[in-house]
Amino acid sequence: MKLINKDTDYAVRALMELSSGGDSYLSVKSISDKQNIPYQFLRRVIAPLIKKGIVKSKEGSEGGLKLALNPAKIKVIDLIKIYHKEFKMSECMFRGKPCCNREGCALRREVIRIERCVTAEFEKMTIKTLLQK
Amino acid sequence: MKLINKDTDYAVRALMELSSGGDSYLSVKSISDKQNIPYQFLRRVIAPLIKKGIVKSKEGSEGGLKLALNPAKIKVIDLIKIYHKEFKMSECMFRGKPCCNREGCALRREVIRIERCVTAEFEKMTIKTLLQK
DNA sequence: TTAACTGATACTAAAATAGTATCAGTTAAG
DNA sequence: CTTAACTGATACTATTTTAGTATCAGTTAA
Ligand code: FES
Ligand code: FES
Repeated sequence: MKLINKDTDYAVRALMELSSGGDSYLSVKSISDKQNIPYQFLRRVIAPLIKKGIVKSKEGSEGGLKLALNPAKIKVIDLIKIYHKEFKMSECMFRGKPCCNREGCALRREVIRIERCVTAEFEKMTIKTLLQK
Repeated sequence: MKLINKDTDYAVRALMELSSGGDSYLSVKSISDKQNIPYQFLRRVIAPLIKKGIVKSKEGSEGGLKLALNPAKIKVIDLIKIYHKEFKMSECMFRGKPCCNREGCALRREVIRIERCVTAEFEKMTIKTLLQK
């Protein structure tokens, strides 16, 4: 019943690191060293953040990354959505097909309710709120 | 971010079926037919329920299953724990080893908080409450 | 005796997860 | 104008989890 996978974990940690980096560019290498994250893995994790406009990158020597958004604008829910293809808990998908029991499934109704609560929590959670604690 | 896997799904549906079966024994075959659950899969799912004393079985012809407990005593949280080896969301285990970042991880603290809430919900949820809705 | 059952495993296939490797292009500095 | 330090983009592998199947043995009622 894992809510967070390594991709999300590493992304959050990298973004927290970038938040403390001010306006200068930090290389992926330096982040991976500081946070003990496998370098190639971290590069792959960061790629979608650049595409989505959460992180800005500068190529070449002396290049690197910096935040494109204020840490208060970077929601954990958005990160989770990036790294879990099937995000919703209540879709009840198995092998790409929806569970045959969906209409009228009592368990599903309850899972939907719980999901709304969990989603709301991750919606409130940002890189900024994580840094504050 | 799936909370419920097929094992738990099938177990809940089978237990709901058994609840409506009164005091007579229902065969796994009849449950699998009614609920559209693969027969062999269902047998494997039910095995631990028998061992844990949630379901009573009778061998031989005319044998089958019936509930060993009142539906109000069968908590969904217990079922989830049976079928997810690593139940806790916040343990942050990867490949059997705990995440190296656990002490002081801001994200983990928050996941622990959310987990408590989700667990409490599944604690309240029983076969009886599911049947009522 | 036999058909309808459960008990217990062992097996397979597909997907998700975690991690690695490689080749290409860009840029700043010497 | 070359080279070292970077990012961009994929393609690959290994492990674990999830879903589902197959099989053999034992039990019981008719
Ligand atoms: S809809 Fe799939 S378990 Fe209920
Ligand atoms: S402890 Fe593993 S992500 Fe925080």
